[in-house]
Amino acid sequence: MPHSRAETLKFKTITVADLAFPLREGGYSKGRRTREQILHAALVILVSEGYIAMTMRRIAAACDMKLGNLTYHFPTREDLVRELLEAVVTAYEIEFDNLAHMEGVPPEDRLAEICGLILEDIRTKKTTRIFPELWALSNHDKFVLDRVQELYARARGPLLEIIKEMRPDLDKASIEDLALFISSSMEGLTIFAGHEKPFEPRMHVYEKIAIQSFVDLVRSYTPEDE
Amino acid sequence: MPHSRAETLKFKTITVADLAFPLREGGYSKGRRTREQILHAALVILVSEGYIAMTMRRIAAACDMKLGNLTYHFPTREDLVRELLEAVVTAYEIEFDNLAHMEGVPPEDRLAEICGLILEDIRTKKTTRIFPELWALSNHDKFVLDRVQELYARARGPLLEIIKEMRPDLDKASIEDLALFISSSMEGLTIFAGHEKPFEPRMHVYEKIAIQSFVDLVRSYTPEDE
Amino acid sequence: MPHSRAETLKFKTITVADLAFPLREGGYSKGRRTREQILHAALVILVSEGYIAMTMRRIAAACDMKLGNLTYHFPTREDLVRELLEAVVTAYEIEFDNLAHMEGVPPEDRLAEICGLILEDIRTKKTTRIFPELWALSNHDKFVLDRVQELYARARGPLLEIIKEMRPDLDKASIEDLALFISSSMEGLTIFAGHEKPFEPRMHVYEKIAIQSFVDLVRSYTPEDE
Amino acid sequence: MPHSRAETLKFKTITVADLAFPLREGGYSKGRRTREQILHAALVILVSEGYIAMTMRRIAAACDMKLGNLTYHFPTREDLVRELLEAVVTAYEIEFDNLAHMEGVPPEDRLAEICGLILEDIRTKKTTRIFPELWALSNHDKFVLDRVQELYARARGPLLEIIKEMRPDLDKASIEDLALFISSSMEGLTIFAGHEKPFEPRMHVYEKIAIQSFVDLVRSYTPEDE
DNA sequence: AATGAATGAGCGTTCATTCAT
DNA sequence: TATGAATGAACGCTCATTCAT
Repeated sequence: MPHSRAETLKFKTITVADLAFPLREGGYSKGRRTREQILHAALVILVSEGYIAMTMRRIAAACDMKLGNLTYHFPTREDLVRELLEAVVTAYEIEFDNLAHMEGVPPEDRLAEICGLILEDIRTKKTTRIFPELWALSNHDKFVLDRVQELYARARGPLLEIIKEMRPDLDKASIEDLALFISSSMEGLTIFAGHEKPFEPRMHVYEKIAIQSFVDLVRSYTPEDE
Repeated sequence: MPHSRAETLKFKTITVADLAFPLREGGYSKGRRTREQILHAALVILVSEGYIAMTMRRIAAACDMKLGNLTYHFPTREDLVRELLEAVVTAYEIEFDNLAHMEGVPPEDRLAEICGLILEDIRTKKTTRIFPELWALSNHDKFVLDRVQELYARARGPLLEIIKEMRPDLDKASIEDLALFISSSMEGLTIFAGHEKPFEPRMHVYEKIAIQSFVDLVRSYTPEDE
Repeated sequence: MPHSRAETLKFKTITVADLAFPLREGGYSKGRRTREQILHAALVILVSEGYIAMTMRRIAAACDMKLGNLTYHFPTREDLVRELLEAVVTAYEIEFDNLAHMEGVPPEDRLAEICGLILEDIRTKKTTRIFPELWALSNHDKFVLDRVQELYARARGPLLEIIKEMRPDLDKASIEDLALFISSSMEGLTIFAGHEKPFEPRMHVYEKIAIQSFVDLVRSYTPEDE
Repeated sequence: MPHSRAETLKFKTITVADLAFPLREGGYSKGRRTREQILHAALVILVSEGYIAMTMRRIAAACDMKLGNLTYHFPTREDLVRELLEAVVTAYEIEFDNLAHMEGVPPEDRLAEICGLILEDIRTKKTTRIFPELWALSNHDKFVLDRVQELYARARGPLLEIIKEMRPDLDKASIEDLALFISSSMEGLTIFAGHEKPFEPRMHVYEKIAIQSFVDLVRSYTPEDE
């Protein structure tokens, strides 16, 4: 029964404009709306101006709100950052979980489909801008590191299934090695062919290359004895 | 006569502890040594604590120097950052240019060798820490973007030659596509298998996977009509 | 008819855990209980952390109550502080009024008894902590100054009687001078031998010294012509 | 050789307008003058408006100086407060050490003289205002407590000598008990007869009472067996 | 009677920068 | 070259207070 966790998750969260919020009981109160507005404003600043520019004052100003009120909803900056990270990452998780539920389609095609969707996402402004910030942050913040790696683990889920289907002979470790390599290989394209990056116009070529390369790799991979 | 630019570069710079400085005429004055000391201290902070922590004050303190003196050598923070970036990037360029001057070795072996060296570098603390910062910065700073992409272009130099040797039938654009994909694919591993990253212990496996995958890719690639 | 004011006072207030509240007609409503809870929480913070730490937020938190509700009961901080001061001071007044109603006991013994009780009180945490705050506040707040001096005036009441009994020859001003000196002399011990002060262990000695000294003083005092 | 420590101290400090500063080698630099100006302004605010009002911004404003410059000289508020406390307390210590070097004067007269000087000081605005703040602070700040008690210990020095001279038969502990009682007895007058306190006009009477009382006490005191 | 939401002022602190010495 | 001194802007945060619900 795959994806059950994902579906559970979906039913427990609400996604609003690129952010996923835990769906608490009780009506859609004013406070909740304000919190979401704040997190959304923070996200917009993060994407458009970067993490350094994402100050409490700037977020408050973007919400047309006084600083004091912002700290009423998020007592410390860390609270806000953590909650934003959670909402951003959860939104990606939901997005990934929605991928590739294609029954009766050959695994190669599903692999191609999934890679296409991921590379499409990488080319969006939001993804191109946010992930490098997360990578940089995760170098000095264990919380961010863990949460981001958890996201990627989730994103590798569909890949694992496809690879297992293509190569039932492989042991679990090798399947995971392949999935990680494939996933990481695509992530690398963020820097070169992401939004407004110099090689963005050739992303369609890299997509072809990637898919061909990944299919061949999975088909032909023979792990060495360790 | 390949590498001539690199060799020119080498003769025009001096590399000191991970940084490359333009070798100006005139003696090794005290001022120059101080500047290098400052940039080195900045680099250490950048690596160990991140870009945000790399403030003028902290750099000055690390140099056991007063803030006023630091601003004498680097009037603005931007001067310092730009010069640091230049020195860091140039040092990487020199490093890359020193790669793969193996005459009489089959191109597949040279490709394997070069990938091995790059992935080894990715696993170093310095590279794992610096590049995500550069990627994040380059999203909001054209200067950084250009300089980093220039670095990568240089790093792709040896790949281009090898691919051309393996596939003389391919047009230039396709060769460049392949080189970029291969290079970017390895960069992606920074986040997963770089220094102190969760999959660092399996880097040797990804290295094998990468090399096998890249060789196959170059061997078999057929560009589509665009 | 001495003490009449005090006894009147006693019947008009209710003392709850170190605080005295005016006993208004009408039932013991919820609102009244809440106000007392608030003042008590404020007192606890005042004693344990000092006046500066006694913020509205902290008091509300100590009452497990929201800030909004606290300001419902005490619209401004000054209201709360004044009322707390009143309750604290009145409780002391009631305590003092209960002192020394010893009929048929020699005045010297009553003086000794009263000084013993006062110095015992000075050694309590509450008194050691509160009074220096009141003294500091009274330097810049006339209301506090007046209320505290009123308290001390009341506390001198029993002393005045005893001194008058011991020295019926003295004029009123001299009796008051002596009472004030004796009272103030004991107050000074707060700083040296109060709760957790360095000379607290020797308070019993100072008590002996004080009593001996005060008895001798009252016995022998001859006012100068002014 | 009594007072040697005091005299050493005097030669190592410089007293400027109620504050004593350690006399560092080197000229009277601008920075030193600025620091003294800051501490002096802080003292004035402390005296006139109280500890709570003594904020960094207000001090800076009183110096006609920008906040940033204040934090250049005193990086944290605690630095400033500690240094102010030190300067204030040291100035009092120097003042006390200058007391009562009367050779060939009967000890009773010296006791009277010393008490007169102390009570005179207590009536000054500065002393009346500062000490209650210190007492309140010392309830929650060990550093302040220790420093203030150290000051009082120094202030008791002359008393100890006089008492010893008057009562060579007493053991050291009893002498110290008497000195502490006498000192604390006078401190208590701060609240009643200090600057602008309601009984300030009668301070001269309390002085007479105090002296008579203290002389009698020292003359007649017989410690109990403990 | 109590809570939620928001404001405005102020807090101590950090920052890059300027400039006189 | 280097330090000392000062500025102005911004930072995250706390505070008492107000007011609608």
